[in-house]
Amino acid sequence: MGGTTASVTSPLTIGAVSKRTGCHIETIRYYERIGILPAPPRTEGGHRLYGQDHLKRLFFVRRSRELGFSLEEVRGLLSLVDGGDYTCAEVKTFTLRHADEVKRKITDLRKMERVLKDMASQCEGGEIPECPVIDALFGDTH
Amino acid sequence: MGGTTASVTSPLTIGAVSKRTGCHIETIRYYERIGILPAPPRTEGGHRLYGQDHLKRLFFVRRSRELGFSLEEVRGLLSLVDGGDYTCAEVKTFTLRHADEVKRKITDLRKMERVLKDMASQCEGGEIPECPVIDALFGDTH
DNA sequence: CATACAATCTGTAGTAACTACAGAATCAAG
DNA sequence: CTTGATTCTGTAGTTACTACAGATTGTATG
Repeated sequence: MGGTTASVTSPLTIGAVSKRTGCHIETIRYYERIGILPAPPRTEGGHRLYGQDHLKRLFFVRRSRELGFSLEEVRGLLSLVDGGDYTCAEVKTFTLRHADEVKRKITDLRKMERVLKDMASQCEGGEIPECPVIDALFGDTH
Repeated sequence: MGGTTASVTSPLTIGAVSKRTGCHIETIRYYERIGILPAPPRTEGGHRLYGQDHLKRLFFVRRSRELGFSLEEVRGLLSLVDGGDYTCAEVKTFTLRHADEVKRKITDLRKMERVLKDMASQCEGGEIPECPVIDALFGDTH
């Protein structure tokens, strides 16, 4: 990407990173402590300074958590990114299993989305619909 | 109260419910304690006996948690089902906001699905792709 | 330069959502 | 009635944060 002007994106303080990612400052430090986020360089006085890569990684972790993946699953995904020494077969197995799980999530979220929208639109009429939400979502065999 | 209800399916023990829903027995009892799952009838000796409604509700809770919703959010959804005394406007606001969140989740999960599948298929060739997974998923501004 | 005041530091403790026992009681089969 | 599997209550541990406390650093201003 062609970076115009001399601004090579100056490093960010933990507070700035917190604001941009939506992660609490304490959470960012927590992720560093447990090895999810690499330790960034520091100022003379010991304050952390983050780059774009940290920012992206944090975005990814936060969103993955919001999508219902455990930190261990996130660790797994990140280790693919970090190029852990896996065989191709291992990578394939992992990614496919994960993709399958993701697909199931999408399916159920779609159901949920439709039911919620239906409820909202039925509400237009002025009365609370007698909504069998649970049935609509998960009444059938799973 | 009153006469015997013609219940088609016989009641389930907590162990059976656990197996069918994938929830640990302890989690089921925990949900009862915090008011997510209503207390079921008991045997003479005090063992819990569950019906189909409990089963569905548990399925819903478990899946919602896996999809990244907090117990408080689940509580909110359930209170719609339970017919809490909300105005129609409140229901509409809640469901629409939630539907929006769900939509965003679907979007990001689709991205994730595609990247994972790409990785798996690239792996077919025999070498681990140098995957910019994070970039593909969340490299852009959010 | 001094100084005030916000931001960050480390470390510990609390919360949310489970999860894992321990020891006693109950249930189901033989 | 005995025996072994389940379930019971209650407490303690785990995961993934989240919230201080008290000291230190960064920075804007006189």
